Amino acid sequence: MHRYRSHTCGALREGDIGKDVRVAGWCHRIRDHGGLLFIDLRDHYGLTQCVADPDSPAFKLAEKLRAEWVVKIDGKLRKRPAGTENPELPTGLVEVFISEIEVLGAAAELPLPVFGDQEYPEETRLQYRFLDLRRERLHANIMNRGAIIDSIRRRMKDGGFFEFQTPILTASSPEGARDYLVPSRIHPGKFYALPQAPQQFKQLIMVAGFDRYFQIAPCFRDEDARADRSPGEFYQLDIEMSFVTQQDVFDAVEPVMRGVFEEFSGDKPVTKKFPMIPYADALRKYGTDKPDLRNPIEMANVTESFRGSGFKIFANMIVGDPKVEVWAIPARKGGNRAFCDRMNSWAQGEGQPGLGYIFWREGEEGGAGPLAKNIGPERTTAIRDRLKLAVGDACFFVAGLPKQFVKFAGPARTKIGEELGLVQKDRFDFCWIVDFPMYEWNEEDKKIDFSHNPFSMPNLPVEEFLALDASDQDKILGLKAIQYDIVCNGVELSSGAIRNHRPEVMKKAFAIAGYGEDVLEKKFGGMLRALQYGAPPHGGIAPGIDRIVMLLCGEENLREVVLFPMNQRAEDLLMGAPSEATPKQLRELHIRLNLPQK
RNA sequence: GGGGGCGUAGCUCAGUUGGUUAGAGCGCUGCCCUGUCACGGCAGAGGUCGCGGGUUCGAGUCCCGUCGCUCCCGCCA
Repeated sequence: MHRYRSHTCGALREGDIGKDVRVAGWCHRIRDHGGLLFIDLRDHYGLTQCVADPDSPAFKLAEKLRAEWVVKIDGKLRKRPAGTENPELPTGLVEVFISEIEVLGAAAELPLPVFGDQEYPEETRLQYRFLDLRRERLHANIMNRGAIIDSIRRRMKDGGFFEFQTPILTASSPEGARDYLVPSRIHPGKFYALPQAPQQFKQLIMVAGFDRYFQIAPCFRDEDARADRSPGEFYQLDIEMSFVTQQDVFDAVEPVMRGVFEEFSGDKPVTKKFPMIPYADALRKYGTDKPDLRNPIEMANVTESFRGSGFKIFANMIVGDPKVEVWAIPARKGGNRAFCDRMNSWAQGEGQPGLGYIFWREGEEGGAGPLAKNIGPERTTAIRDRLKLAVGDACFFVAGLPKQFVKFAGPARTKIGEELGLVQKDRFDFCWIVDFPMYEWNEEDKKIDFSHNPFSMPNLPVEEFLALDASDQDKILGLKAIQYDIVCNGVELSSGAIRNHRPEVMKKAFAIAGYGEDVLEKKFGGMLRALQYGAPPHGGIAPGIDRIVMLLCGEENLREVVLFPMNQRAEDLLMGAPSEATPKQLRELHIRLNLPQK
């Protein structure tokens, strides 16, 4: 017999009854009845009940066992007595009658019980991650993650993509997030940077003629964390393709995303054909460039209904500035004062002066609420008809400069949808967001900036783009880039673009943002040179692996789908990272510390 | 860098307008228990109430500061 086990804890069935078996694992739960003692033995594969009575020579030792001790148990497999079967367990018809126990690894008193599904503080969980990972839900999430990544790889390879590895120690990239730096021993005073993404490498792979690239790529960014943004490091499904249009990228990526989600979503429906929503439309309808389409609310511009109306606050704003607009947020089933008032106080809690509303109820089909009285039944009814609202519904209004109030209107739409139960939770609603602006106005520095990354191709014929005059600001700020996002249930899963592969367009693009050729050469010299020796048109995308897994596991925090995550302050509490370096290490790296006073 | 929430037993949490000896469940220790699967019963140990200062006759409770965790804003092309 094998030194440790003849069967795993998930393997034994009725067909094995009568066999002498050997199982090993963790004592999940022990029930000591004095004259009879049960041990639920757990391993990666499942749970098997082992039982001992005073006739067993192992009984005395069994009484000493505690939760999470690792033991090896020998015994005979037998059928459970009639009426004591456990239908919850696949192994629930049988049990091991213990003849011998060997303790392979005792456990100290647990800071975090494995049994049960109680919640524990993040700090404890991270410090004892190995215990936390034994727990059913986290264990399942991690296995699910692996299966999802396997499926993604298979689908990418089936799509004709090939997996490449790119350097981890590379050069600092001047745009974007803060880099993690690694000091060079051989070159005093110089540093490597960890890649924020293999962006330039994957483009170089296209220039090198490889055509269809992908990688489950680690990315490193020294920025502050969020629930859906790991500090330090995360993984992307990095993709790049040559000789493609935007539509080609969509056609390659959409089936992979849909396929993976359909495979792992359980019974939840997945969008059959991802709609394409222009960036500007997304802002107008949903107040965000990452809309949750499970929420059916679409906002509408109702400025004209308030122009010259009796509601002087809005009317005066509209007269005072031609850029002022009034947006309506329809709230089906929200037609009662209690709800409207609650939303109003919520808005005040968000730092808004309030949230104007109209609601329609039996006998007041012309609209109720102070706002309705001010603008009169005619305008009220026009709004109601325009938004296809009825008795029992309400409508909220935000006014001002859209650029400023979308940051409130978007969350208000979300809040209203959730409060009224309009959001259909059990589904995955995808969309493409397209036509992102190429540039934006930087109010602080009074200049034009890239609005996304500088590698995207402007969506304009090359000659026309090259002919742009810097003074033609309106045209420049209205320019779209061939840049796109995938959004699912309000989560931005990825961002991509058709790249700018023409050196002269690249130079022009940087010139518009106020960067001379010297800057371009210094920042992206390698890239620029590569484009000068025959670069194919190419483009790609990079869906976030961790976020995909998070959605598919039904989790709201990335730490639930990462084996060994860092905490919000980018510390690994289990391994103790980051840690101080020894004087010798620092000397070798030519580094002298200059720590902050305190 | 800024804002909100939290911090009480190993763990999860309760703790009334500030008032006697700070409680419960899980876990731990000991005893009882031969069909449990959240086994049950009895007894017990375990607390600088995050830390420092203040108000008060009296502070877990109120105030100020500080530290830690978490969520958010900034940031994340």
